[in-house]
Amino acid sequence: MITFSIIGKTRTKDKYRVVYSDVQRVELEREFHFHNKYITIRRKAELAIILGLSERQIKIWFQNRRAKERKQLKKAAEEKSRNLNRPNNNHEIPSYEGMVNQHMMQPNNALPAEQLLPAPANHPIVHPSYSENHHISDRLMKLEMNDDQIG
DNA sequence: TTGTGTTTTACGACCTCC
DNA sequence: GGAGGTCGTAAAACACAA
Repeated sequence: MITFSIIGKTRTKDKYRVVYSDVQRVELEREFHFHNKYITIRRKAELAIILGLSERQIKIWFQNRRAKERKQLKKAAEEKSRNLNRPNNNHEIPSYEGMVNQHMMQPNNALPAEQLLPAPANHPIVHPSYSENHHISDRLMKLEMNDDQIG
């Protein structure tokens, strides 16, 4: 295996960083928005199994996701203060990303139905079509099917 | 096609909490 | 002392204008 080092770090060249699949990303986003921005040890272990990632990857994803949110909030606050200083600008225009996020978070909008994992049953805005109880094995089966489709 | 800016994984340093 | 937090950053992946 080819390796290289950068200032004391050694990583494998063929895996400097992996790109997570849409299913993995959507499920992580769902967890972040619907449950908690701070994942529990138990849920981290579950997600790791469900998504085929390591617990470390889940942990780091949540760290990065919180960092992203802080960055977005900071940017939004800066823009808002800029707008306040501008005369005759009282209308808030929703950002494109905000609209996309809103769309994505609608239970049936994120991905085609066959790629979707079930939303948590206790989620307050869960769509009726998600009310069935799915088992982890079902999720794993769907993920495996998806992997087969990908490659 | 390519140059450039942005986003996404992954890590190290450092800090806090139990 | 270990686990997990933020912060800053590297580098791959991606988006997109020119």
